[in-house]
Amino acid sequence: MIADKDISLTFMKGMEVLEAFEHAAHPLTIPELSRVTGINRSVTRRLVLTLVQLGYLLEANRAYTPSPRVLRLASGYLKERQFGRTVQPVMASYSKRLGDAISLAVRDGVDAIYVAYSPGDPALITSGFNIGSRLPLTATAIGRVLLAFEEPAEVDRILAAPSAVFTPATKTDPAAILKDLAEIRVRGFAHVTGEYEPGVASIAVAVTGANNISKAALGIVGPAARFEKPEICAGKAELLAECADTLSSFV
Amino acid sequence: MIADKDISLTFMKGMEVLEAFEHAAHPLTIPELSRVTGINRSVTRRLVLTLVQLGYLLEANRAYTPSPRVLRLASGYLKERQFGRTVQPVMASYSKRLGDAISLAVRDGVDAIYVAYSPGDPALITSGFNIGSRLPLTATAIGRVLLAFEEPAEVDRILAAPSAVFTPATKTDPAAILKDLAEIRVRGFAHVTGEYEPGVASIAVAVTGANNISKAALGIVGPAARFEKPEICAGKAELLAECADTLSSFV
DNA sequence: ATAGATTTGACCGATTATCGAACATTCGGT
DNA sequence: ACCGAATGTTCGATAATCGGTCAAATCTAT
Repeated sequence: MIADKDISLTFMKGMEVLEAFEHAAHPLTIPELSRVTGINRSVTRRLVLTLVQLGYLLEANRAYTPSPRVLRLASGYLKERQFGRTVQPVMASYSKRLGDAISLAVRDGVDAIYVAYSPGDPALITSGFNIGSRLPLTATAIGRVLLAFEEPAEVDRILAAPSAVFTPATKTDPAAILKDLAEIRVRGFAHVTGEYEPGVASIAVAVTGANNISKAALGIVGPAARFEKPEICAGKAELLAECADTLSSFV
Repeated sequence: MIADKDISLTFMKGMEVLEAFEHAAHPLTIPELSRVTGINRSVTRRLVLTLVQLGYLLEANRAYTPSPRVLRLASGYLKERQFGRTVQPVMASYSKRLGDAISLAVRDGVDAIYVAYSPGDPALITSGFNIGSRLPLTATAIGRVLLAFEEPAEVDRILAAPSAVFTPATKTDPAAILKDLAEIRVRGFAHVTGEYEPGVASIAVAVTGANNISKAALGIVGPAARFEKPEICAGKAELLAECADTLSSFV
Protein backbone atom coordinates (compact mmCIF):
# COMPACT_ATOMS: atom_id res chain seq x y z
CA MET A 1 0.00 0.00 0.00
CA ILE A 2 1.07 3.53 -0.70
CA ALA A 3 1.33 5.87 2.30
CA ASP A 4 -0.94 8.90 2.48
CA LYS A 5 2.16 11.04 2.73
CA ASP A 6 3.17 9.95 -0.74
CA ILE A 7 -0.04 10.99 -2.46
CA SER A 8 -0.43 14.37 -4.09
CA LEU A 9 -3.93 15.53 -3.20
CA THR A 10 -4.05 18.33 -5.74
CA PHE A 11 -3.03 16.02 -8.53
CA MET A 12 -5.58 13.45 -7.41
CA LYS A 13 -8.36 16.02 -7.50
CA GLY A 14 -7.22 17.19 -10.90
CA MET A 15 -7.48 13.67 -12.26
CA GLU A 16 -10.94 13.35 -10.73
CA VAL A 17 -12.00 16.41 -12.69
CA LEU A 18 -10.60 14.99 -15.91
CA GLU A 19 -12.27 11.65 -15.21
CA ALA A 20 -15.60 13.37 -14.77
CA PHE A 21 -15.77 13.79 -18.54
CA GLU A 22 -15.75 10.04 -19.11
CA HIS A 23 -19.48 9.71 -18.68
CA ALA A 24 -20.45 13.20 -19.74
CA ALA A 25 -22.60 13.30 -22.84
CA HIS A 26 -22.36 17.08 -23.12
CA PRO A 27 -20.01 19.91 -22.16
CA LEU A 28 -19.79 20.48 -18.41
CA THR A 29 -19.68 23.78 -16.55
CA ILE A 30 -17.47 24.43 -13.55
CA PRO A 31 -20.33 24.23 -11.04
CA GLU A 32 -21.50 20.98 -12.61
CA LEU A 33 -18.02 19.54 -12.33
CA SER A 34 -17.83 20.71 -8.75
CA ARG A 35 -21.06 18.89 -7.93
CA VAL A 36 -20.10 15.70 -9.75
CA THR A 37 -16.66 15.45 -8.18
CA GLY A 38 -17.57 16.85 -4.78
CA ILE A 39 -14.61 19.23 -5.00
CA ASN A 40 -14.97 22.83 -3.82
CA ARG A 41 -16.05 25.18 -6.60
CA SER A 42 -13.03 27.44 -6.39
CA VAL A 43 -10.67 24.48 -6.46
CA THR A 44 -12.52 22.93 -9.38
CA ARG A 45 -12.17 26.20 -11.23
CA ARG A 46 -8.40 26.24 -10.73
CA LEU A 47 -8.09 22.66 -11.92
CA VAL A 48 -10.32 23.22 -14.95
CA LEU A 49 -8.39 26.35 -15.95
CA THR A 50 -5.19 24.34 -15.61
CA LEU A 51 -6.57 21.69 -17.96
CA VAL A 52 -7.59 24.41 -20.43
CA GLN A 53 -4.12 25.92 -20.25
CA LEU A 54 -2.57 22.50 -20.92
CA GLY A 55 -4.92 22.00 -23.87
CA TYR A 56 -6.89 19.05 -22.54
CA LEU A 57 -10.15 20.93 -22.26
CA LEU A 58 -11.79 23.40 -24.58
CA GLU A 59 -14.05 26.17 -23.33
CA ALA A 60 -17.20 27.11 -25.18
CA ASN A 61 -19.80 29.29 -23.59
CA ARG A 62 -18.74 28.55 -20.01
CA ALA A 63 -18.88 24.83 -20.58
CA TYR A 64 -15.88 22.57 -21.06
CA THR A 65 -15.28 19.62 -23.38
CA PRO A 66 -12.29 17.30 -23.69
CA SER A 67 -10.05 18.19 -26.62
CA PRO A 68 -8.42 15.58 -28.87
CA ARG A 69 -5.28 16.05 -26.83
CA VAL A 70 -6.61 13.58 -24.27
CA LEU A 71 -6.00 10.91 -26.87
CA ARG A 72 -2.29 11.51 -26.44
CA LEU A 73 -2.51 10.04 -22.99
CA ALA A 74 -4.01 6.88 -24.42
CA SER A 75 -1.39 6.60 -27.11
CA GLY A 76 1.30 5.85 -24.52
CA TYR A 77 -0.46 2.64 -23.62
CA LEU A 78 -1.32 1.71 -27.19
CA LYS A 79 2.10 2.52 -28.55
CA GLU A 80 4.07 0.62 -25.94
CA ARG A 81 2.16 -2.50 -26.87
CA GLN A 82 2.55 -1.80 -30.56
CA PHE A 83 -1.17 -2.13 -31.16
CA GLY A 84 -1.09 -0.31 -34.47
CA ARG A 85 1.58 -2.46 -36.00
CA THR A 86 0.85 -5.87 -34.54
CA VAL A 87 -2.61 -6.25 -33.08
CA GLN A 88 -4.71 -4.29 -35.59
CA PRO A 89 -3.64 -6.26 -38.69
CA VAL A 90 -4.37 -9.60 -37.03
CA MET A 91 -7.76 -8.43 -35.81
CA ALA A 92 -8.60 -6.94 -39.22
CA SER A 93 -7.83 -10.22 -40.92
CA TYR A 94 -10.04 -12.23 -38.59
CA SER A 95 -12.89 -9.72 -38.52
CA LYS A 96 -13.01 -10.05 -42.29
CA ARG A 97 -13.10 -13.85 -42.12
CA LEU A 98 -15.77 -13.78 -39.41
CA GLY A 99 -17.83 -11.00 -40.88
CA ASP A 100 -18.29 -9.69 -37.33
CA ALA A 101 -16.62 -6.75 -35.68
CA ILE A 102 -14.03 -7.97 -33.16
CA SER A 103 -13.27 -6.20 -29.89
CA LEU A 104 -10.25 -6.70 -27.68
CA ALA A 105 -10.65 -5.91 -23.99
CA VAL A 106 -8.60 -6.17 -20.82
CA ARG A 107 -9.64 -6.02 -17.20
CA ASP A 108 -9.49 -2.68 -15.41
CA GLY A 109 -10.70 -3.18 -11.85
CA VAL A 110 -14.27 -4.41 -11.95
CA ASP A 111 -14.74 -3.48 -15.59
CA ALA A 112 -13.68 -4.77 -18.95
CA ILE A 113 -12.19 -1.97 -20.99
CA TYR A 114 -11.96 -1.95 -24.79
CA VAL A 115 -8.41 -1.54 -26.04
CA ALA A 116 -8.84 -2.32 -29.73
CA TYR A 117 -11.63 -2.68 -32.23
CA SER A 118 -11.84 -3.97 -35.76
CA PRO A 119 -15.05 -3.37 -37.70
CA GLY A 120 -16.69 -6.25 -39.54
CA ASP A 121 -19.21 -6.14 -42.34
CA PRO A 122 -20.27 -2.46 -42.58
CA ALA A 123 -23.85 -3.55 -43.31
CA LEU A 124 -24.28 -4.85 -39.76
CA ILE A 125 -25.20 -2.46 -37.02
CA THR A 126 -22.32 -1.65 -34.74
CA SER A 127 -22.19 -1.78 -30.99
CA GLY A 128 -21.42 1.88 -30.46
CA PHE A 129 -18.48 1.24 -28.18
CA ASN A 130 -15.10 2.74 -28.73
CA ILE A 131 -11.63 2.37 -27.35
CA GLY A 132 -11.77 3.14 -23.64
CA SER A 133 -15.42 2.11 -23.28
CA ARG A 134 -16.14 0.06 -20.19
CA LEU A 135 -18.37 -2.96 -19.75
CA PRO A 136 -19.36 -4.85 -16.60
CA LEU A 137 -17.27 -8.02 -16.10
CA THR A 138 -20.20 -10.13 -15.01
CA ALA A 139 -22.87 -9.51 -17.62
CA THR A 140 -20.95 -9.79 -20.90
CA ALA A 141 -19.16 -12.63 -22.67
CA ILE A 142 -15.94 -10.66 -22.95
CA GLY A 143 -16.04 -9.85 -19.23
CA ARG A 144 -16.85 -13.37 -18.19
CA VAL A 145 -13.93 -14.75 -20.14
CA LEU A 146 -11.66 -12.33 -18.34
CA LEU A 147 -13.06 -13.61 -15.05
CA ALA A 148 -12.86 -17.27 -16.06
CA PHE A 149 -9.12 -17.06 -16.47
CA GLU A 150 -8.46 -14.68 -13.58
CA GLU A 151 -6.95 -15.76 -10.25
CA PRO A 152 -9.69 -17.40 -8.12
CA ALA A 153 -9.09 -15.13 -5.11
CA GLU A 154 -9.53 -12.09 -7.32
CA VAL A 155 -12.72 -13.53 -8.82
CA ASP A 156 -14.19 -14.09 -5.36
CA ARG A 157 -13.40 -10.53 -4.42
CA ILE A 158 -15.09 -9.20 -7.54
CA LEU A 159 -18.17 -11.40 -7.20
CA ALA A 160 -18.50 -10.47 -3.53
CA ALA A 161 -19.50 -6.95 -4.52
CA PRO A 162 -23.18 -6.67 -5.43
CA SER A 163 -23.39 -6.81 -9.20
CA ALA A 164 -25.55 -4.50 -11.21
CA VAL A 165 -28.70 -5.68 -12.95
CA PHE A 166 -29.17 -4.57 -16.55
CA THR A 167 -31.95 -6.79 -17.90
CA PRO A 168 -34.32 -9.41 -16.49
CA ALA A 169 -31.85 -12.02 -17.75
CA THR A 170 -28.82 -10.63 -15.85
CA LYS A 171 -27.25 -13.32 -13.66
CA THR A 172 -26.41 -11.98 -10.21
CA ASP A 173 -26.01 -15.10 -8.06
CA PRO A 174 -22.23 -15.60 -7.53
CA ALA A 175 -22.69 -19.38 -7.50
CA ALA A 176 -24.41 -19.33 -10.88
CA ILE A 177 -21.70 -17.14 -12.32
CA LEU A 178 -18.95 -19.34 -10.90
CA LYS A 179 -20.62 -22.34 -12.54
CA ASP A 180 -20.67 -20.49 -15.82
CA LEU A 181 -17.00 -19.59 -15.46
CA ALA A 182 -16.15 -23.27 -14.97
CA GLU A 183 -18.10 -24.12 -18.12
CA ILE A 184 -16.24 -21.43 -20.03
CA ARG A 185 -12.92 -22.93 -18.97
CA VAL A 186 -14.01 -26.36 -20.21
CA ARG A 187 -15.68 -25.20 -23.42
CA GLY A 188 -13.06 -22.60 -24.22
CA PHE A 189 -15.45 -19.75 -24.96
CA ALA A 190 -18.18 -17.70 -23.34
CA HIS A 191 -21.63 -17.17 -24.81
CA VAL A 192 -23.85 -14.67 -23.02
CA THR A 193 -27.30 -13.67 -24.27
CA GLY A 194 -29.30 -10.64 -23.26
CA GLU A 195 -27.75 -10.12 -19.84
CA TYR A 196 -26.47 -6.64 -20.63
CA GLU A 197 -28.77 -5.48 -23.39
CA PRO A 198 -31.98 -7.35 -24.24
CA GLY A 199 -31.76 -9.29 -27.48
CA VAL A 200 -28.01 -8.83 -27.78
CA ALA A 201 -25.68 -11.79 -27.56
CA SER A 202 -21.90 -11.99 -27.37
CA ILE A 203 -19.24 -14.66 -27.78
CA ALA A 204 -15.73 -14.30 -26.41
CA VAL A 205 -12.49 -16.21 -25.93
CA ALA A 206 -9.43 -15.59 -23.80
CA VAL A 207 -6.07 -14.34 -24.97
CA THR A 208 -3.96 -16.20 -22.45
CA GLY A 209 -0.40 -15.70 -21.42
CA ALA A 210 2.23 -18.18 -20.35
CA ASN A 211 0.75 -18.62 -16.87
CA ASN A 212 -2.78 -19.40 -18.06
CA ILE A 213 -3.96 -16.08 -16.66
CA SER A 214 -5.96 -14.27 -19.28
CA LYS A 215 -4.25 -11.12 -20.38
CA ALA A 216 -7.11 -10.06 -22.59
CA ALA A 217 -10.31 -11.25 -24.19
CA LEU A 218 -11.53 -11.20 -27.75
CA GLY A 219 -15.21 -10.97 -28.48
CA ILE A 220 -17.98 -10.41 -31.00
CA VAL A 221 -21.39 -8.91 -30.37
CA GLY A 222 -24.63 -9.15 -32.30
CA PRO A 223 -28.38 -9.72 -32.27
CA ALA A 224 -29.21 -12.88 -30.32
CA ALA A 225 -30.74 -14.43 -33.43
CA ARG A 226 -27.36 -14.46 -35.17
CA PHE A 227 -25.83 -16.67 -32.48
CA GLU A 228 -28.62 -19.15 -31.87
CA LYS A 229 -27.35 -22.28 -33.58
CA PRO A 230 -24.68 -24.01 -31.48
CA GLU A 231 -22.65 -24.99 -34.56
CA ILE A 232 -22.50 -21.34 -35.64
CA CYS A 233 -21.27 -20.31 -32.21
CA ALA A 234 -18.70 -23.08 -32.09
CA GLY A 235 -17.45 -22.12 -35.53
CA LYS A 236 -17.11 -18.46 -34.64
CA ALA A 237 -15.50 -19.34 -31.33
CA GLU A 238 -12.96 -21.49 -33.12
CA LEU A 239 -11.93 -18.64 -35.42
CA LEU A 240 -11.79 -16.26 -32.47
CA ALA A 241 -9.58 -18.73 -30.60
CA GLU A 242 -7.23 -18.88 -33.57
CA CYS A 243 -7.08 -15.09 -33.59
CA ALA A 244 -6.49 -15.05 -29.82
CA ASP A 245 -3.67 -17.53 -30.24
CA THR A 246 -1.97 -15.31 -32.79
CA LEU A 247 -2.40 -12.28 -30.54
CA SER A 248 -1.14 -14.03 -27.41
CA SER A 249 2.47 -13.31 -28.28
CA PHE A 250 1.81 -9.55 -28.56
CA VAL A 251 -0.71 -8.42 -26.00
CA MET B 1 -5.06 34.15 -21.47
CA ILE B 2 -5.37 32.46 -18.15
CA ALA B 3 -3.72 34.15 -15.18
CA ASP B 4 -0.84 32.42 -13.43
CA LYS B 5 -2.83 32.60 -10.23
CA ASP B 6 -5.43 30.30 -11.73
CA ILE B 7 -3.04 27.50 -12.60
CA SER B 8 -2.42 24.59 -10.29
CA LEU B 9 1.30 23.91 -10.50
CA THR B 10 1.13 20.52 -8.85
CA PHE B 11 -1.54 19.33 -11.22
CA MET B 12 0.41 20.65 -14.17
CA LYS B 13 3.51 18.74 -13.11
CA GLY B 14 1.45 15.62 -12.60
CA MET B 15 0.13 15.81 -16.15
CA GLU B 16 3.67 16.33 -17.38
CA VAL B 17 4.64 13.07 -15.75
CA LEU B 18 1.70 11.25 -17.33
CA GLU B 19 2.53 12.80 -20.70
CA ALA B 20 6.07 11.54 -20.46
CA PHE B 21 4.79 8.07 -21.24
CA GLU B 22 3.50 9.15 -24.64
CA HIS B 23 6.83 8.62 -26.34
CA ALA B 24 8.20 5.98 -24.03
CA ALA B 25 8.81 2.65 -25.72
CA HIS B 26 9.53 0.89 -22.43
CA PRO B 27 8.66 1.18 -18.73
CA LEU B 28 10.17 4.24 -17.06
CA THR B 29 11.73 4.49 -13.61
CA ILE B 30 11.26 7.43 -11.29
CA PRO B 31 14.74 8.86 -11.90
CA GLU B 32 14.21 8.56 -15.65
CA LEU B 33 10.90 10.39 -15.39
CA SER B 34 12.54 13.03 -13.24
CA ARG B 35 15.17 13.62 -15.90
CA VAL B 36 12.73 13.66 -18.80
CA THR B 37 10.31 16.07 -17.16
CA GLY B 38 12.90 18.14 -15.32
CA ILE B 39 10.88 17.79 -12.12
CA ASN B 40 12.63 17.20 -8.82
CA ARG B 41 13.06 13.50 -8.01
CA SER B 42 11.10 13.57 -4.78
CA VAL B 43 8.27 15.43 -6.42
CA THR B 44 8.25 13.05 -9.36
CA ARG B 45 8.03 10.18 -6.92
CA ARG B 46 4.98 11.65 -5.20
CA LEU B 47 3.27 12.20 -8.53
CA VAL B 48 4.11 8.73 -9.82
CA LEU B 49 2.86 7.09 -6.62
CA THR B 50 -0.33 9.09 -6.94
CA LEU B 51 -0.81 7.79 -10.47
CA VAL B 52 -0.19 4.25 -9.25
CA GLN B 53 -2.72 4.72 -6.47
CA LEU B 54 -5.27 5.99 -8.99
CA GLY B 55 -4.59 3.01 -11.23
CA TYR B 56 -3.14 4.85 -14.20
CA LEU B 57 0.33 3.41 -13.83
CA LEU B 58 1.46 -0.11 -13.04
CA GLU B 59 4.69 -0.79 -11.20
CA ALA B 60 6.92 -3.68 -12.19
CA ASN B 61 10.43 -3.94 -10.89
CA ARG B 62 10.72 -0.25 -10.05
CA ALA B 63 9.66 0.78 -13.51
CA TYR B 64 6.26 2.16 -14.42
CA THR B 65 3.96 1.56 -17.39
CA PRO B 66 0.60 3.08 -18.27
CA SER B 67 -2.32 0.81 -17.44
CA PRO B 68 -5.38 0.41 -19.67
CA ARG B 69 -7.13 2.85 -17.38
CA VAL B 70 -5.58 5.72 -19.33
CA LEU B 71 -7.94 4.77 -22.15
CA ARG B 72 -10.81 5.92 -19.97
CA LEU B 73 -9.60 9.45 -20.33
CA ALA B 74 -9.75 9.12 -24.11
CA SER B 75 -13.22 7.65 -24.03
CA GLY B 76 -14.70 10.93 -22.81
CA TYR B 77 -13.68 12.58 -26.04
CA LEU B 78 -14.68 9.67 -28.26
CA LYS B 79 -17.98 9.08 -26.53
CA GLU B 80 -19.15 12.67 -26.60
CA ARG B 81 -18.75 12.70 -30.33
CA GLN B 82 -20.42 9.32 -30.67
CA PHE B 83 -17.52 7.92 -32.65
CA GLY B 84 -18.44 4.31 -32.01
CA ARG B 85 -21.98 4.64 -33.22
CA THR B 86 -21.71 7.16 -36.02
CA VAL B 87 -18.19 7.62 -37.35
CA GLN B 88 -16.88 4.05 -37.26
CA PRO B 89 -19.64 2.52 -39.41
CA VAL B 90 -19.24 5.15 -42.11
CA MET B 91 -15.48 4.77 -42.16
CA ALA B 92 -15.75 0.97 -42.21
CA SER B 93 -18.04 1.10 -45.21
CA TYR B 94 -15.71 3.35 -47.21
CA SER B 95 -12.51 1.56 -46.20
CA LYS B 96 -14.08 -1.59 -47.62
CA ARG B 97 -14.97 0.14 -50.90
CA LEU B 98 -11.53 1.72 -51.15
CA GLY B 99 -9.57 -1.29 -50.04
CA ASP B 100 -7.34 1.08 -48.08
CA ALA B 101 -7.28 1.72 -44.37
CA ILE B 102 -8.81 5.12 -43.60
CA SER B 103 -7.63 7.40 -40.81
CA LEU B 104 -9.48 10.35 -39.34
CA ALA B 105 -7.38 13.08 -37.76
CA VAL B 106 -7.92 16.50 -36.21
CA ARG B 107 -5.48 19.28 -35.46
CA ASP B 108 -3.95 19.45 -32.01
CA GLY B 109 -1.58 22.39 -31.88
CA VAL B 110 1.15 21.85 -34.46
CA ASP B 111 0.32 18.18 -34.91
CA ALA B 112 -2.36 16.12 -36.56
CA ILE B 113 -3.71 13.58 -34.12
CA TYR B 114 -5.47 10.35 -35.11
CA VAL B 115 -8.94 10.09 -33.66
CA ALA B 116 -10.33 7.11 -35.58
CA TYR B 117 -9.03 4.35 -37.78
CA SER B 118 -10.67 1.79 -39.99
CA PRO B 119 -8.54 -1.02 -41.38
CA GLY B 120 -8.68 -1.84 -45.07
CA ASP B 121 -7.62 -4.98 -46.84
CA PRO B 122 -5.79 -7.06 -44.19
CA ALA B 123 -3.29 -8.21 -46.81
CA LEU B 124 -1.81 -4.72 -47.08
CA ILE B 125 0.80 -3.61 -44.60
CA THR B 126 -0.54 -1.18 -42.03
CA SER B 127 0.88 2.12 -41.02
CA GLY B 128 1.46 1.25 -37.39
CA PHE B 129 -0.33 4.28 -36.05
CA ASN B 130 -3.06 4.12 -33.50
CA ILE B 131 -5.59 6.41 -32.00
CA GLY B 132 -3.74 9.24 -30.31
CA SER B 133 -0.72 8.99 -32.60
CA ARG B 134 0.62 12.33 -33.77
CA LEU B 135 1.89 13.38 -37.17
CA PRO B 136 3.52 16.64 -38.31
CA LEU B 137 1.04 18.97 -40.02
CA THR B 138 3.45 20.02 -42.75
CA ALA B 139 4.85 16.74 -44.08
CA THR B 140 1.75 14.57 -44.48
CA ALA B 141 -1.34 14.74 -46.68
CA ILE B 142 -3.69 14.54 -43.74
CA GLY B 143 -1.84 17.38 -42.01
CA ARG B 144 -1.68 19.55 -45.08
CA VAL B 145 -5.41 19.25 -45.62
CA LEU B 146 -5.96 20.41 -42.06
CA LEU B 147 -3.74 23.40 -42.80
CA ALA B 148 -5.35 24.13 -46.17
CA PHE B 149 -8.72 24.71 -44.55
CA GLU B 150 -7.43 26.39 -41.40
CA GLU B 151 -7.69 30.12 -40.75
CA PRO B 152 -4.88 31.91 -42.66
CA ALA B 153 -3.55 33.71 -39.58
CA GLU B 154 -3.22 30.42 -37.79
CA VAL B 155 -1.46 28.85 -40.78
CA ASP B 156 1.08 31.66 -40.86
CA ARG B 157 1.77 31.19 -37.20
CA ILE B 158 2.32 27.46 -37.66
CA LEU B 159 4.52 27.85 -40.73
CA ALA B 160 6.58 30.52 -39.01
CA ALA B 161 8.01 27.91 -36.68
CA PRO B 162 10.92 26.00 -38.21
CA SER B 163 9.49 22.74 -39.53
CA ALA B 164 11.20 19.42 -39.00
CA VAL B 165 12.88 17.56 -41.85
CA PHE B 166 12.11 13.85 -42.12
CA THR B 167 13.35 12.87 -45.59
CA PRO B 168 15.27 14.55 -48.43
CA ALA B 169 11.85 15.25 -50.00
CA THR B 170 10.42 17.12 -47.01
CA LYS B 171 9.21 20.59 -48.03
CA THR B 172 10.29 23.22 -45.52
CA ASP B 173 9.94 26.50 -47.41
CA PRO B 174 6.77 28.22 -46.15
CA ALA B 175 6.12 29.73 -49.57
CA ALA B 176 6.24 26.31 -51.24
CA ILE B 177 3.89 24.87 -48.64
CA LEU B 178 1.47 27.79 -48.98
CA LYS B 179 1.43 27.21 -52.74
CA ASP B 180 0.62 23.56 -52.14
CA LEU B 181 -2.17 24.51 -49.72
CA ALA B 182 -3.72 26.72 -52.40
CA GLU B 183 -3.56 23.83 -54.86
CA ILE B 184 -5.22 21.56 -52.32
CA ARG B 185 -8.09 24.01 -51.93
CA VAL B 186 -8.60 24.09 -55.70
CA ARG B 187 -8.17 20.36 -56.34
CA GLY B 188 -10.03 19.30 -53.21
CA PHE B 189 -7.49 16.80 -51.98
CA ALA B 190 -3.87 16.56 -50.85
CA HIS B 191 -1.34 14.14 -52.26
CA VAL B 192 2.02 14.00 -50.52
CA THR B 193 4.76 11.57 -51.44
CA GLY B 194 7.76 10.60 -49.36
CA GLU B 195 7.98 13.75 -47.28
CA TYR B 196 7.51 11.96 -43.99
CA GLU B 197 8.69 8.44 -44.74
CA PRO B 198 10.60 7.63 -47.92
CA GLY B 199 8.53 5.72 -50.44
CA VAL B 200 5.29 6.30 -48.58
CA ALA B 201 2.52 8.38 -50.11
CA SER B 202 -0.73 9.65 -48.68
CA ILE B 203 -3.95 11.15 -49.97
CA ALA B 204 -6.31 13.17 -47.81
CA VAL B 205 -9.48 15.27 -47.98
CA ALA B 206 -11.05 17.69 -45.55
CA VAL B 207 -14.10 17.07 -43.43
CA THR B 208 -15.42 20.61 -43.41
CA GLY B 209 -17.97 22.30 -41.21
CA ALA B 210 -20.47 24.98 -42.02
CA ASN B 211 -17.86 27.78 -41.97
CA ASN B 212 -15.52 26.07 -44.45
CA ILE B 213 -12.99 25.55 -41.68
CA SER B 214 -11.83 21.97 -41.67
CA LYS B 215 -12.90 20.19 -38.55
CA ALA B 216 -11.04 17.03 -39.46
CA ALA B 217 -9.24 15.28 -42.28
CA LEU B 218 -9.64 11.85 -43.77
CA GLY B 219 -6.68 10.10 -45.32
CA ILE B 220 -5.19 6.93 -46.72
CA VAL B 221 -1.54 5.90 -46.67
CA GLY B 222 0.39 3.43 -48.77
CA PRO B 223 3.51 2.67 -50.82
CA ALA B 224 4.13 5.47 -53.31
CA ALA B 225 3.74 3.03 -56.20
CA ARG B 226 0.10 2.48 -55.33
CA PHE B 227 -0.73 6.14 -55.82
CA GLU B 228 1.26 6.96 -58.93
CA LYS B 229 -1.42 7.16 -61.60
CA PRO B 230 -3.36 10.45 -61.39
CA GLU B 231 -6.66 8.75 -62.28
CA ILE B 232 -6.23 6.30 -59.37
CA CYS B 233 -5.58 9.18 -56.98
CA ALA B 234 -8.53 11.15 -58.27
CA GLY B 235 -10.79 8.13 -57.93
CA LYS B 236 -9.69 7.45 -54.38
CA ALA B 237 -9.96 11.13 -53.48
CA GLU B 238 -13.50 11.19 -54.83
CA LEU B 239 -14.55 8.29 -52.61
CA LEU B 240 -12.78 9.86 -49.63
CA ALA B 241 -14.61 13.13 -50.29
CA GLU B 242 -17.93 11.27 -50.32
CA CYS B 243 -17.01 9.70 -46.98
CA ALA B 244 -15.95 13.08 -45.60
CA ASP B 245 -19.26 14.56 -46.69
CA THR B 246 -21.18 11.88 -44.82
CA LEU B 247 -19.02 12.42 -41.75
CA SER B 248 -19.30 16.21 -41.79
CA SER B 249 -22.59 16.13 -39.93
CA PHE B 250 -21.09 14.13 -37.06
CA VAL B 251 -17.52 15.17 -36.37
C1' DA C 1 -39.75 45.56 -17.85
C1' DT C 2 -38.40 45.14 -13.14
C1' DA C 3 -37.20 43.21 -8.93
C1' DG C 4 -35.87 39.37 -6.35
C1' DA C 5 -33.80 34.91 -6.18
C1' DT C 6 -30.44 31.95 -7.62
C1' DT C 7 -26.58 30.61 -9.87
C1' DT C 8 -21.89 31.44 -11.21
C1' DG C 9 -17.33 33.95 -11.06
C1' DA C 10 -13.41 35.94 -8.54
C1' DC C 11 -10.57 37.40 -4.51
C1' DC C 12 -7.46 36.85 -0.73
C1' DG C 13 -5.89 35.67 4.01
C1' DA C 14 -5.20 31.34 6.88
C1' DT C 15 -3.78 26.93 6.50
C1' DT C 16 -1.67 23.01 4.99
C1' DA C 17 0.11 20.34 1.34
C1' DT C 18 4.18 20.71 -1.29
C1' DC C 19 9.10 21.23 -2.27
C1' DG C 20 13.70 19.77 -2.33
C1' DA C 21 18.04 19.51 0.33
C1' DA C 22 19.91 16.13 3.11
C1' DC C 23 20.20 11.52 4.66
C1' DA C 24 19.56 6.38 4.03
C1' DT C 25 19.54 2.58 1.17
C1' DT C 26 20.32 -0.31 -2.66
C1' DC C 27 22.74 -1.65 -6.76
C1' DG C 28 26.55 -2.78 -9.75
C1' DG C 29 31.22 -3.23 -10.79
C1' DT C 30 35.90 -4.89 -9.48
C1' DA D 1 33.59 -7.85 0.19
C1' DC D 2 34.38 -3.22 -0.72
C1' DC D 3 33.52 1.17 -2.73
C1' DG D 4 31.25 4.55 -5.70
C1' DA D 5 27.21 5.74 -7.92
C1' DA D 6 22.45 5.74 -8.40
C1' DT D 7 18.07 5.53 -6.34
C1' DG D 8 14.66 5.81 -2.45
C1' DT D 9 12.89 8.32 1.66
C1' DT D 10 12.46 11.84 5.29
C1' DC D 11 11.08 16.24 7.24
C1' DG D 12 11.08 21.19 8.32
C1' DA D 13 10.61 25.78 5.80
C1' DT D 14 7.93 27.78 2.53
C1' DA D 15 4.99 28.91 -0.91
C1' DA D 16 0.93 27.10 -3.13
C1' DT D 17 -3.57 25.68 -2.13
C1' DC D 18 -8.09 25.92 0.01
C1' DG D 19 -12.50 27.63 0.61
C1' DG D 20 -15.29 31.28 2.90
C1' DT D 21 -16.94 35.52 1.30
C1' DC D 22 -18.31 38.97 -1.76
C1' DA D 23 -19.42 40.60 -6.60
C1' DA D 24 -21.42 39.86 -11.02
C1' DA D 25 -24.36 37.68 -14.04
C1' DT D 26 -28.29 35.04 -15.18
C1' DC D 27 -32.82 33.39 -14.60
C1' DT D 28 -37.75 33.59 -13.04
C1' DA D 29 -42.00 35.33 -11.81
C1' DT D 30 -45.10 39.02 -11.82
